[in-house]
Amino acid sequence: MGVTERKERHKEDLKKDILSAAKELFTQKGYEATSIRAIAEKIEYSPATIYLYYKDKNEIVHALHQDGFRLLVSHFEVLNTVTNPFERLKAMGRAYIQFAMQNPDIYQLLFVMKEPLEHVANCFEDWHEGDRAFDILLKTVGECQEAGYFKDLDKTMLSFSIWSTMHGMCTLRISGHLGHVAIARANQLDLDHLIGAAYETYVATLEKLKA
Amino acid sequence: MGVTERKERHKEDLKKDILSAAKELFTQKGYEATSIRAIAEKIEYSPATIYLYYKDKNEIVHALHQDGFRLLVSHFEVLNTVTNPFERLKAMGRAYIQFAMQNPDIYQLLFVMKEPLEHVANCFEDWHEGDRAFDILLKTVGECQEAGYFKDLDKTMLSFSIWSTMHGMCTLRISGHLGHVAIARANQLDLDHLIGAAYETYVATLEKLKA
DNA sequence: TCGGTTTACTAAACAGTGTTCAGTATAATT
DNA sequence: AATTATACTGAACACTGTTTAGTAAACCGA
Repeated sequence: MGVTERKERHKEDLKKDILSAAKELFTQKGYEATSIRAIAEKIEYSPATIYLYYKDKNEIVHALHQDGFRLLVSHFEVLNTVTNPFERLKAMGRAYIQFAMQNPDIYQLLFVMKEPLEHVANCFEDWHEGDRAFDILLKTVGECQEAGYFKDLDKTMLSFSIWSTMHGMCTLRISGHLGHVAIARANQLDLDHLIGAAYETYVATLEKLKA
Repeated sequence: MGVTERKERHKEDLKKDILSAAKELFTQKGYEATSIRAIAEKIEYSPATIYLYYKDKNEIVHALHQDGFRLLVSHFEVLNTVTNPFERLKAMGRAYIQFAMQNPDIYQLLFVMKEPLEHVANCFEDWHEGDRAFDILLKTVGECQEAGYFKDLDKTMLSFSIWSTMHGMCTLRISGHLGHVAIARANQLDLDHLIGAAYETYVATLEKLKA
């Protein structure tokens, strides 16, 4: 009796449909502006149906959260081909910024919003992907130290510092705060180029930390 | 006729009362959780009355926005007594972090939320205080360069980079994302101390950039 | 094939949000 | 005293996330 199987498959499809509809609306209109009713209308079901597949709105954003991390980590993993650790570190920074610029709403989902994080806190498990991403950074910084960079600096603290710089650039750009200060200051209308220039300046400071 | 004057004064008082009620609720519960109805109840007026004094909720957060910036700039201005520019830069960083840790909701109001920024965009004017804060950083970085630091680096780009690092640390701390990664990694339960340690590591990298 | 049970879904409601508007007392002016 | 302006509000509108009671349809043992 393949009937129950087919139904099971249909249910999983619907669960995925909800997610992709949510993702589309979310990246279009942002989290706050995406309502359960709008998601329901997109998949042509009643709003109440969504609650048969997801506990609440947070569980939906949490599911997207995991997808987003997998995407980010996949951006990092291609860089394993770069053998020089400092070159790899530089490439990781660029990949991070590129990811944030190309998926600003997903970026905010991963690193700005508190809601999916609170959901994780209740689960105890999860957030593994996020840890993996930080581990990759940590490992790369360690390899840089073996290559003579960042002497006498704590690996973990420096990794936090580097992550903070990347995160700060991305969020200031996405939130629009960079634009307000930049327009008057830099003769740079394209903010993405401005970010790139600021990043290169930061890389230049790191480059000078070779023993 | 002092009657109209007294009434005018009363109106301005009420406008300030709305603001302080909003500020209190906002710093207690955060932006989203603070409703116009709650503000109205606190000042013992009808919700509709608030709209006689402020166009909408954004105008209220914008008013708090200005207050917040004045507070931050005042934290910076005491540091004018520090003559050594690099010492002053270091103190500014500490003051920035301290401000963010002590007033996390105001910090988010100033540098994370989009809403007050959009209100500024329509005003064309304003955001002066924010510019002033960045100018102070810019000036200090310039003086550091005159003292032999940060040779061959663009002053504006380096200032963006430094601001990003500070902002990144503060937002990762406030949003709770730092905590998730830190708990497993660093044997540091007190996240504010962790931020301090990460900041000192960052300062150490800057310190090495002296010609 | 009938009758009972399970499944998948939904309409309607609840409590909350920001915001608007017609209406009402009170105060000021003519 | 009549009129106008001021300050304020109750009630509504259109939303939001979420819950619950109820309904068709499919399934299944007799």
